[in-house]
Parts: sequence; C-alpha cells; structure tokens
Amino acid sequence: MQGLYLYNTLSRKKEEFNAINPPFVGLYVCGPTVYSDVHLGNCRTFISFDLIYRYLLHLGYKVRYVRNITDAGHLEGDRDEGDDKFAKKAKLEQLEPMEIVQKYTVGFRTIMQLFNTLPPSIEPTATGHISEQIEMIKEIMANGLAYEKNGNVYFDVEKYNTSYNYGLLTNRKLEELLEGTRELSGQDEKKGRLDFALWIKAKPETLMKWPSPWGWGFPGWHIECSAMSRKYLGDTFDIHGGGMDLQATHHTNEIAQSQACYHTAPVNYWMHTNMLTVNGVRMSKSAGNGFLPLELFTGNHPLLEKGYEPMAVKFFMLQTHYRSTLDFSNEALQASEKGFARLMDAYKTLQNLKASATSDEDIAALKNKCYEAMNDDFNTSVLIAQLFDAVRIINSANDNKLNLTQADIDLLKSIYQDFVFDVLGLKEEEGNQKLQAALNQVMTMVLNLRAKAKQDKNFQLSDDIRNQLIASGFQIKDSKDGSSWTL
RNA sequence: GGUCCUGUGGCCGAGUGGCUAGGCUGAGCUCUGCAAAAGCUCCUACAGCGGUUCGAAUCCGCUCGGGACCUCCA
Repeated sequence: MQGLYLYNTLSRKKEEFNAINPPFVGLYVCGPTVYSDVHLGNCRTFISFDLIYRYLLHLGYKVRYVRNITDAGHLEGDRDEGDDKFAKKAKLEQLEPMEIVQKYTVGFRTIMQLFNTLPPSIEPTATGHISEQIEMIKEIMANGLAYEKNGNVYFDVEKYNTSYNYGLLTNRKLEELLEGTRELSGQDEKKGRLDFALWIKAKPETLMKWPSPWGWGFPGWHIECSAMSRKYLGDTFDIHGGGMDLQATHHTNEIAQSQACYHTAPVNYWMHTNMLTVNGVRMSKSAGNGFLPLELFTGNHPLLEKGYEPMAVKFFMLQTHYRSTLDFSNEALQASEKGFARLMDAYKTLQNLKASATSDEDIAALKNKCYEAMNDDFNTSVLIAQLFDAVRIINSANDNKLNLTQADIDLLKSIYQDFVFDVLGLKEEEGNQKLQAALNQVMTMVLNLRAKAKQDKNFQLSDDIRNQLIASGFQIKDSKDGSSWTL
C-alpha cells in the first residue's frame, strides 16, 4: 500500500507523511476560545482533525493530540485597550471570568461528544501555562527580537524578518504585508506596523492578570500555542492544524515566536481546514450568521426547516473534503440525512447476509480503495463513494442478485468497522435501550398481526396497519421472508 | 488596493490530460396483491472565449462571476 499523503500549507502541495519519531506523532490543533458557544463552523474544524487523528491511530501511530482551550487574553483588536473577551463577557453575564470559561468549556465538550469526536490526549489551558509563556517571551527578548514598552512587550517583526521569513506560511513578502497594514498612530508604542503583542499590561480594572518581569498583565493571543505546543510536543513536532482563518495571523506569528525563541521551525506539516459558509458567506461570530449546534439538532432557528441528528450533520460535513468550503443549506443537509440512513440500513442488512460458495465482487479491492482515498490527503468524499459501493453490494446480495462468500461478508463488516465507525467516527443514533427493546417487541407483534391479515387476504386491514405505521414515522419493508421496519 | 482560492449535471459535492466518482431529487423498468424498500436504466455536467496537444472539464492566457485573508473569529 502507498503511504499517507497530506497537503502541507508550507509547500502548498501534497507531501508524503513521515513522522519525526515513528510510531509517535505529535499533533497540535488550535482549540476554541471559550467565551461563547461554539458555532457549527468551529465544529467542522474539530471534526476534520478528529478524522485525521482517528486515521493516524487506525494506521497504528501513537498520537499525542494536543488541543488547547483559550481561556485568557485574546484581545479584540490586538490593542492594549479594554478588557479581554472573558472579562467583557463576564460583566455582561454578571459572572466571574472563570465562570464563563467553565460554562463554555463544558458546553464545548458536550457538543464534541454529541458529534462523537475523541477527546484529545491533552487539553491545556492558557491560564494554566502563564509561566511557560513568560519564559518564552523572556527568551525571545534575550534574542533581541522583542522589546518592552510601558509594561507591554511586542514582537519585532521587521527585525525578525532580516534573519527569517515572516511571510513563509502565506507565501508573502514583508513589503507586501506592510502595504496592507494601517499606519501607526502617533502615540502607538509599536516600532513596526506588523509588530504584535506578546504581553499586555493590565489596567486597574483588568480582572484576569498575572505578575511578570514587566509588571502585572496577561499574555497576547499567539504566545500560548507556541508555549504549550513546545511543552507537550517538543521544539519541532509533526502536524499543526487549525482553521484557514488562523493561517495568516495566528499561525504566522506562532512560527515567528518559536523561531525567535529557539531558532528551529516548530512544525513539519501545517494543515488548514476550510470554512463553513451559509449562502456563500463565511459563517462567523462577527457576521452573526452562525448556527449553534443545538439549534441545528432541534431545528430551532429561522433558517432551518427541521432538526437534524448530530450524526447526519457530521456525515454532511464529511461528504466534503476538509480543504473545500462547505456551503450549508437545508436541501444539502436533507440529502445527507437520507444518504446516511441508507448507509446505516445496509449495515443492519449486512448482519443477516447469507454466504455463498463464491463471490461476484472483489471486496478486498474495495477495501484497498478505501485506504487509497484516505491516504490521498484524507479524501472522505471518495471514501464515502466507495462505502456506497459497499452498500450497493450488500443490498444486491440481500436480494439474491449476487453472491458473497463468508470471508467477503466478514471483510465488508471490517470495512464498516474500520472506516465508518473507527475512522469517520460515525455511529448509529441510539435511543433509550430499554425503550428500544420494548419497541422491537411491539413492532414484531404488530407486523405479525398484519402478516396474518395478509394471509387471510384481508388487505384492507393490512394496509390500514401499514398506513398508520407510516403516519407514525415508520417505514415498512415487505419481502418474501416477511416484513421489517425502520424508523 | 494587495495576496490567494474558486466557478462541475435540478441540488450537494469528488476528480484525473484520453477509461468521464458518489449522495439527494425526477422519470422508466424489475420485484410485489398494491405500496414501500432494494436493484437496474435514463435525464451524460464541467462559467465564456482563445491557445498548447493526436486528445482537455483537467495545462496556459484573457474575460465575467463567487469567496477568503490582509482587523477578533475554527
């Protein structure tokens, strides 16, 4: 089998993945800023990286997956004015900043669980790593690439660029970047227009603040990821991911901070996921066009026609490649919902398939195609296309239109286990187990009654039963061997 | 303004220089007491105009759309 290829933002092409120290892999993903509910666009990024994490695990890598929780700093506008987002929101809700953090962290984890994503190996918080961040800032200053002004510390981008390439990740020259930036105002403390804050001086009213060599203050947004990834994954690690919107600023600054601190490129493979759009426009907090996952699950939103199960939503996202924008619409979501149901129905059918002496299909080749799809930069679109080929085979075998050996039936089961459940992280929406069992019994009874009516040629009654079941949301399938039902 | 990305059938979405995914929808057929489900078939698309090539939706150029980033956002 060919190796795993992934698209590296650094080179802007697909590269074969080679771990620094196999079988170990270090994976860092920029996590959420927990001052409000995660919206669906955020979820897409974390679902994408969950897929990548799962596939690496499936291939046998020992992955340390670090996803931070940003619970401090992160000013609006990278200026030393006003409170940080947490304090701001805390005043609004009349809560302690850490109450806000707690509330939205718990909310975030709940949603991630509903989407059936695996928890990261480590979820470090910015507030838990203040000293590491201060140490890193000190090192950068010692290397002459940061300067202190009135209790604030700034990164000197133009000086950094004389030894390193600041615009590496976005393939841009410093001069071009400077053109796109606003002029410094007269009283600005920064030396250069592109300079960004590493440490920000606290105001008397600032709630979240820590002592530092430069006085009381709090860290700038970018330094936390550099400090925490270094602490848990080392100076240079394998994969760093995040949304595309972080590429130009946050990730560019992360690279600069690490290089300025210890003179080494921090990351081998940078991976960026694309945005979720609504009517062609990016879903974002500031645009106010975001859905909350819970609104989507319940259908409680003006733009939604109905509610959608988390797994249907996840399947909808996985049908598109992670580097393409995904446009949200009711129509597309409903199409995915039906497709997902068909995929899962076939799995049930698979459990009762009867084996033949020979096979008419090459299941081993099909499974190989699944690996090829995933090895090609995690191409879930193609993977899912292959899975629907498996669905076709299963349904045809069930209709006795083609034959499968027991070995091939088992292979089909392994395709489901490996790719549908383990890699894509899909699962059947399970209801209450007890209720489920009781429902099964009742439905068996009702269908037996209907079968009896059919036997007696009392089609009036049998159709009545069926129509009422359909009206209640059931779907009845009649075949030679009897009737079955799904919801 | 600068830097990029993108334009695929009714809808959503993969994709490779020639073998032209997949899902949903619609039509027909098979099966069936009738349906449903399932299978098969069809509606065979690549913004427009040039160019390169034996051959391009896929490479190049231009034009016209759409979007992202450059400012907080996954």
